[in-house]
Amino acid sequence: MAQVLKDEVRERIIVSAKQELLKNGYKDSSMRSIAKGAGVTAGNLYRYFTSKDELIKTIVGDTLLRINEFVKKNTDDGVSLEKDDFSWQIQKSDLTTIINDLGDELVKIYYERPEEMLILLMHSRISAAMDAWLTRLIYYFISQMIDSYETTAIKTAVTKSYAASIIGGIREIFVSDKLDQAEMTTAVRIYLSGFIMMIDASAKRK
Amino acid sequence: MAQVLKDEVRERIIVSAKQELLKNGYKDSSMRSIAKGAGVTAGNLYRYFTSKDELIKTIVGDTLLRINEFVKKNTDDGVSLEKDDFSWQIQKSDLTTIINDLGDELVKIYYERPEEMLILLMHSRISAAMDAWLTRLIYYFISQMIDSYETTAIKTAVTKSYAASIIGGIREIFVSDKLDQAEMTTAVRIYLSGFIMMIDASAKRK
Amino acid sequence: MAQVLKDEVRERIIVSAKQELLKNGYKDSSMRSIAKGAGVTAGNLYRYFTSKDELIKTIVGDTLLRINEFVKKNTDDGVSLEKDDFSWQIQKSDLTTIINDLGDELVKIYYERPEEMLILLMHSRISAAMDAWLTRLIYYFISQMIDSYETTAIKTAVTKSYAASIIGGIREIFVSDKLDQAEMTTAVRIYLSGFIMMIDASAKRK
Amino acid sequence: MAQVLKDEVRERIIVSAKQELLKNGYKDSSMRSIAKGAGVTAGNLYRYFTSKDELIKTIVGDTLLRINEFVKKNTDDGVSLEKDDFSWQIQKSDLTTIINDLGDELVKIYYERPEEMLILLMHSRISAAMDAWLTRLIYYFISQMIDSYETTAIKTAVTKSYAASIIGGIREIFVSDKLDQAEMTTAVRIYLSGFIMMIDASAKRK
DNA sequence: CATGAATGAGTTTTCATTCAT
DNA sequence: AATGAATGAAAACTCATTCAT
Repeated sequence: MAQVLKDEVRERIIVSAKQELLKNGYKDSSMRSIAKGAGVTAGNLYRYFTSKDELIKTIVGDTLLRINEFVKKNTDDGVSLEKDDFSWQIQKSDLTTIINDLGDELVKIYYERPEEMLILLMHSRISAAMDAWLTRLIYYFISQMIDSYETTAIKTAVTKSYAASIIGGIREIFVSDKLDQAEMTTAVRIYLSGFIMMIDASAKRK
Repeated sequence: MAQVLKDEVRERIIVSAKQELLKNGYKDSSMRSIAKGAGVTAGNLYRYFTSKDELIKTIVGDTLLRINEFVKKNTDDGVSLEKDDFSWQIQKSDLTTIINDLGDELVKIYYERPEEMLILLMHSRISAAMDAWLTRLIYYFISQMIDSYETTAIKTAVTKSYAASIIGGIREIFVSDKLDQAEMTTAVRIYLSGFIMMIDASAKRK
Repeated sequence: MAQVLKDEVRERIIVSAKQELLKNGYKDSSMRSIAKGAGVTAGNLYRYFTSKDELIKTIVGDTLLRINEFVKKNTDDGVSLEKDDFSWQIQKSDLTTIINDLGDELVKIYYERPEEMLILLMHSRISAAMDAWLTRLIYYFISQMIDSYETTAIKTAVTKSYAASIIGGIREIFVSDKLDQAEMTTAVRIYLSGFIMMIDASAKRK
Repeated sequence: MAQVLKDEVRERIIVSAKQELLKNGYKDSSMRSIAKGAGVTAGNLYRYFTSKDELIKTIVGDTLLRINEFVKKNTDDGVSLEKDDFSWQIQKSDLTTIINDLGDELVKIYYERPEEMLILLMHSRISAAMDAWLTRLIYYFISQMIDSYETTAIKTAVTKSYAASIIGGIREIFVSDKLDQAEMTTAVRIYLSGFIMMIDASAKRK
């Protein structure tokens, strides 16, 4: 029984937790119902995950790491989840490439671990750090491209706004379950290229 | 006086609930603390609102109505909150005007009822119906402009994605408390005009 | 119902808690059983005391304060529960008076609030601070009187030992429920005077 | 080998349990962590000890026996753990010798099995019977020496009080880990001789 | 002899809601 | 119209103990 069963149960718990999280979100997913969904007693669940938090982090952790690694690699270690300030300078000409690569990578990750990715994107409160980081990262990408706006406040607001948009939009694409991987890649590319144009146009305004 | 008093208390409850909701979200806002913030007992609160759900719907309802009315007016009653299918045809040439008007209107509503608007946008789970509707509405606007994509699935996905983006982005602008109304109007216009260009460009792709 | 009942219930909870604590100690006293003993639901108990800790502190708090005040008054504010180091110098000749006064006061407090006092003395873990403080205080008293021992280590050990003894012994006197207040006062005096002699004798050794 | 292995494991469990008990006390020592500390699974632990209670009694049992044997030997079998009433008469002149011998013996036992002794003294709740017995024993020693007090109640109370003091005090000496065996013997002697004087003086009062 | 998975009753605490007054 | 006491079900988590293997 020992080893095999354990892994199986662990897997069942994770599967059940994913379902719960996707359906109800963090706060409305109870350890009891997750356990029940996994055919396990609540007490036993704690043999596998020592807390609700750990369970969620386990589910989402690898995916988070993957994203972080990609970002690090593509920014010469100038940008990362662990750092608070980014030392990386991007060339205007590289933006399209990088953003497209990011899009491709995200789709790839999504296709490997769709639920994890969605949980990550939907319940961003789960790891507020990652949320802040992603926003800041995209914010960084975007702010490089914009030099003139009516006021700094406006610039900041619009830039942040685009950043939030992008995350929300990508999530939305992932949610649409009718796309195969190739289509999804295309959709994300179209979506992101739109943003590049938009930012470009915005930058040239006034 | 009885009536007057009642209305005043009702108002205080709503004010308190708004604060709580904005600060803590739905699940973490307790009826007790809402009541306390209103200088009312929890028991008494239930004389004004029969449940937590009703309270939230009350708060957000008017704003929802306002948006709906604007939309109806600007689509010759072809689009509305109540209908499931939209019978309205928009001309490509009108899109800029309409979207800009929508942006202006949203800012106006936001400035009249900032909390309600933010609650509406942030805690969309509160009334999933309204969420779906707003998405569908913008989706409708956008999908009018796009005629060719690799596949219908892609078209649907990207369009939905833009719709979600727009909501997310506008929310983000509203959240930045450093803008006065004029600046906010500008920011939203810039933001939305970016989207028009984006959609336009996307439509011409392939 | 309002005010009267509330106070009565509160009282019932405290009474029940005292019984539980005296019988089972802190760890084995459950909020459930305390509530049950008070004829109250566990949920309702939390309307009166926001946590197990607060409940215990409420029970024991006043008594703790009383002791602290007495000590402060009798040491010219040189010794107190709040301070970590004592700035107070005691005269050898005053020791008897002070220790006797302390004994009298403790008996007085015990007779006002016997359960609280016992809970304080028996379950010292409840307020480890107070435990450390009392030990330190008595330790301070005693160490003033002893100047020569084989080694410092021995001196320290024996002094601490006396301090612990005194607390344990007084507790034991309090526990014997057959004494009236006058008898108890006498018993404590006899007990404490024994210690004074003992310390004196110990100090003169070698 | 089977037997050997078993004994070794048994020993490891006991060692681990001792550590836990000394650090955390009875209630906060979990069977799981005791097992873990012994490099054993919780399940297997139950093959060696059928319950938490039995485990603790096993740990403390030998030491208890040792004390009992010493006491029996020194009281001509008049006092023992098993008896409820003591038939032994002690001569005033022998008290010093006996108490000193008791002190020496306790130190000796402590140095042979320090943890067991401390557990015995600290967590007296573990075996309330032994607690009562030790108190009664010392109580017996002491009560022999005291013939006149205000009332019998006072006499009983003070005597019990001294008994409890002695146990508490000796525990305190044992806890101070800075003493070697010789020093500890001295400390205990000083401590106990103080008590003899005290009791003597008390006896002469009034 | 040993494992470690599983249980079940326990713990403290929170909260929407009801109800007697 | 209002109070505030009370409920009951739920939450996360712990732990002694059992049992199939």
